Amino acid sequence: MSKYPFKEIEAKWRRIWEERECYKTDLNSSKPKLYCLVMFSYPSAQKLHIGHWYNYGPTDTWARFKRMQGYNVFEPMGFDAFGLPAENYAVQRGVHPAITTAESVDLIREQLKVIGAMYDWSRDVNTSSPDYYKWTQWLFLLLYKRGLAYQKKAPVNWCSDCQTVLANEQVLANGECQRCGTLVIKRDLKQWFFKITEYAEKLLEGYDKIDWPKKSVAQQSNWIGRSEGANIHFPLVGREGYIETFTTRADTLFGVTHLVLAPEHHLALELTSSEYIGGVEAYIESARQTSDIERESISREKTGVFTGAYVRNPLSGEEVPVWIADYVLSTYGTGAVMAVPGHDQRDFEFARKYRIPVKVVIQNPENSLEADKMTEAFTEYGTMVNSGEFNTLSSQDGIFYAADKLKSIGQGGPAVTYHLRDWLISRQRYWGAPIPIIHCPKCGAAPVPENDLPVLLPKGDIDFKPKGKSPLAVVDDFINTECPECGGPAKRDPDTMDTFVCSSWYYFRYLCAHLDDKPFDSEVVNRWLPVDQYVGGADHINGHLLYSRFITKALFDEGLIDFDEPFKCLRHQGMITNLGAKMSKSKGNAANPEVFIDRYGSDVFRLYLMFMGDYEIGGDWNDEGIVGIDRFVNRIWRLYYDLWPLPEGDGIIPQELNRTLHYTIKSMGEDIADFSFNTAISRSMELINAIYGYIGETPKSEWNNEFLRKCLKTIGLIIAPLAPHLGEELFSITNEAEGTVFDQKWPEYDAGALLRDVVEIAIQINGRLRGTAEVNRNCDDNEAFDAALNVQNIEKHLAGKNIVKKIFIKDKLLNIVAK
RNA sequence: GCGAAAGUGGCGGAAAUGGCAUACGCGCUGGAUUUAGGAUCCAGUGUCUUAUUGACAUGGGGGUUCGAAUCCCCCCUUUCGCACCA
Repeated sequence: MSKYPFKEIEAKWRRIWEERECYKTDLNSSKPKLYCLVMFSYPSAQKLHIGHWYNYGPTDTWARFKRMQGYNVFEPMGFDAFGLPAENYAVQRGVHPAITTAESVDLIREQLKVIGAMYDWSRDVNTSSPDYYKWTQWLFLLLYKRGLAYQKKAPVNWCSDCQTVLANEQVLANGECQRCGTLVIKRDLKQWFFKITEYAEKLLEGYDKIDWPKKSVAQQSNWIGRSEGANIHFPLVGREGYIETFTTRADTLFGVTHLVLAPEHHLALELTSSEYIGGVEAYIESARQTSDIERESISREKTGVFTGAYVRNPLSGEEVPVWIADYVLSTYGTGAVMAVPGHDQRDFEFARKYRIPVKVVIQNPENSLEADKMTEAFTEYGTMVNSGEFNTLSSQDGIFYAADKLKSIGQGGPAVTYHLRDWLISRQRYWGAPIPIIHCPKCGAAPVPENDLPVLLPKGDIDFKPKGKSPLAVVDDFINTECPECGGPAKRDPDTMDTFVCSSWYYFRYLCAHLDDKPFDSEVVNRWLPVDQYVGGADHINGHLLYSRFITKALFDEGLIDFDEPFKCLRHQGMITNLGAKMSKSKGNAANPEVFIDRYGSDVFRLYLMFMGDYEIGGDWNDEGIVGIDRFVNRIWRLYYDLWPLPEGDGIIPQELNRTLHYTIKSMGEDIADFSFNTAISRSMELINAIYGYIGETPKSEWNNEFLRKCLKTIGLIIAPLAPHLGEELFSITNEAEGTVFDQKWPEYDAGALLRDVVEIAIQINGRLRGTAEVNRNCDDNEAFDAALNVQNIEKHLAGKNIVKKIFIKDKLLNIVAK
């Protein structure tokens, strides 16, 4: 009895793959290209966890399968080495992040190799290396040049524990910091932004060109949040100027009874009359102190203050008061809303609380509304009333006509607004790519000339711990420099870039990892991009995946590339939980891959992850099931160990086993291509079971050795993408040919072999299964009916009944309807 | 609150287009082999039943159909997004 010696065999093949450079991709090969990408790893923690394995192992299986189908597959890997996770880890250990990151990268590279994936290590990238971040800075300058990078003072998410600003995506739904759980507050800082909002429309249009999960597209397009409506100007009473509002319901304009500004609105203080100034100032200050999550909590009662100012309704001419309330967001639309309490629930609540009148201007056709008796706003469409020339129009028409009218009188007009905000990229942190901008007292912000890149992150003895401002601000050698325009003394921007900037273009760099005079070669990336298959977590939809699309579109508009979507086809791996809960180091419930790899090997671990269930759903980790995969691998191994080499000699081809063989080739190919790894493995188990069945029940002297030899050779090929080390070993046992199994062709199946001469069909009476019958393939309904009558149970069920009709599905079923 | 997806044995899960529900694996039961344990092999394993029989079973209830896990309606549960976006 021989156990599969996975330790020696797996180590042996990894060594050979490396020695023979099996996975070094020739980017100029004439074979069809296939770029298979997984989201690269953060070297923040020291160890790969099950989530990494689950992302990387099965994707590699898919890539290997594609290689066997004749594609020139490029499967790179690298390290997203800058950023908060890496820096926090360094802070925690009290060691310089450059050191901890280098250590982690080396460690993780070794662990990644254990997966046995086809990573082309000759092209890995590390975003924290100057060779890389030089080009991240170049990218910043490109956006700056195109007017897509700008600086503004803005209220930002501030974590008082991490002492840094956070992007919206780094704030959890409950208002806590993603990293440390501290409640995030608002603070005004001068920050760099990328103008992603300028690409909102193009980002929405691009979905036509890409094959992404429907859900992800929906989620991302909701995040972009296109909203059609109108901008409406309300002239100020008693002074120059107007307040601009955005609304989707211009049809309700005659129902406006007040205006509400966000506390951060630029006119908030300016237009407040002196008798109200104290209250308004206090209100604005308290709004500033309130966290976003509290402000945006829907259950919170609305508050606000009157400013003493009035504006005039551009259509009705009515004067209405201007209020300030923190339920209005400064970052959406124009930061001011026209309040229509009769037809907007939020305005209704606000009006009732502060005794502001409610007006009905949209009549409910089913149930006539009276302002005094309303208990909630009527927000549906209806017929316009009390609206001057617009009376009797439907809401839908009114929205259009009112906007049109406003445009013609120069008081606004149709407008589109997006939920998407500009991308805040400044970080008051050390471990990131320095922003290549020099601030000169005379010339203002000046870009660092491209020749001077990279702006190196100073090393040496730097206090990189977070202190509320950028650690670089106090590094004299770094911060003090000359203005590139006037030559006078100037200071560098002390902030570093959000790591999402680094990761927004890494898939370009893989293709030109060693190029030192430009970030990438247009000819090469035009040939290799977009990525054919991208696999990574669904949690990146509104972050990394959106940013990457934006950056790609900006590079396209610059004329550097001829495609404007980076990822043609996208899949998300599901999540592996433990006892139903998300695995995390802090909870201490993370299953450790190493234990299982040590005990069963890399292939078994990978197979088990794939076998657990639907790849895109994931599942709950269970230690027990893995033994089944271990048995399976050993059953394969024993088959070779016991049978090979098979003596000469052939005979009758066992039809049923031959059918199973071809069916297995067919369905495994389809399943792997479709990421249905669990069923692919099931099919391979069925084949192994069938072979054991054949050799068990056929006397050895009658074995068709030629056929068995073919079976064993085929198994080596079809198991190879799923269990690469094992596949390689089996191939080397049964084939004299040199070289790797992954340069072999995926076997063809014989469609003729799939057909049985005699098929078993289901016999139903009135839709219920009452038996089965064997008939010749392709037989007609009469023949099937005759066969059915010979089945005892059928006869019994038909006794005393008249046959009304027969439904016959060829080679599948006969349903006899009888009364 | 809004939106989306999903509910199948003791467990993980299979079942293009509606057409033999529970493939494959775990676990469990029995047997073979073994000094024993382990490993391996064989058989069985949805529920009830009068047990080689028959009935009932895909979250619950209705419906369409010769036929429904699959399609339609209502309800329940779970998960995931979004959440004062004007």
